[in-house]
Amino acid sequence: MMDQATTERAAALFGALAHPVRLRIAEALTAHSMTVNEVAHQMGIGQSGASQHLSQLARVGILVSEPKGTSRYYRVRGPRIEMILSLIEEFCQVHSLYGEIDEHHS
Amino acid sequence: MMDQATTERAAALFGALAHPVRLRIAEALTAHSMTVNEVAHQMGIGQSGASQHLSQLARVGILVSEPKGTSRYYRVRGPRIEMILSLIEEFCQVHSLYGEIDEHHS
DNA sequence: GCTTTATATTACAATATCATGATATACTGA
DNA sequence: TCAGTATATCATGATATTGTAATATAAAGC
Repeated sequence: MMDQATTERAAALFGALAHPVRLRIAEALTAHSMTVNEVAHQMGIGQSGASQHLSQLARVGILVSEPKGTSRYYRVRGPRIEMILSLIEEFCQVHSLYGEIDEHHS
Repeated sequence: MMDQATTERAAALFGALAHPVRLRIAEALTAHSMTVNEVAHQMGIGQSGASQHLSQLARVGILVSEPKGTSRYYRVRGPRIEMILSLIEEFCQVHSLYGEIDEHHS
């Protein structure tokens, strides 16, 4: 069982991924790092929004970043986050196939 | 890469877990099923809140439920969700140990 | 120092989520 | 049918999140 601090942290982590754009960003940044502007363009959002989404993902530890010249490159922190994203993707695909049939559990 | 419907679904799934109480509920319901009132008492919240939290978790497929007499028993849907919770717990514990040191990735 | 480029921060209206109390629905047993 | 119990839904005020524009900060080259 998680202690309270870990629970709060985990909830914040889930919260950071609880937005379609941030989820797409996290997914994109597993492949390779990108600058804020690159993310903004790829996601079709403004620079400010991109910066804020990236900042939120980095604050909870999903992303890390390093400056390079006037730019800052963001990428996913490590393999655990990629595993979580894969599991969720799997889960959602199965769930969308079987929908309300409920995997014969109830 | 996830298609748009899957992305939306995954974001909703993360959103359901993005709340300390719901996270504790999900964790508790991996061990054994519970009724709404049992959850309410164990979490120290009201019946209405418990019902709504459980309903949200069930809506996105994290929980399943079955009625029994006048009660309804909720439990976690399957092993994938338990794996996700474990991974997140691990991640958060490592992250809280190393904090801003950033696992030497940047 | 000035200009350009890239990013971060601030401000704020619109929207969504949350907690809580009241009410409604549904099942059980007398 | 009536009373009691369990759950779900509705209503709503408080709080938080989102999207966007404007402004601020910081680095690089001239």
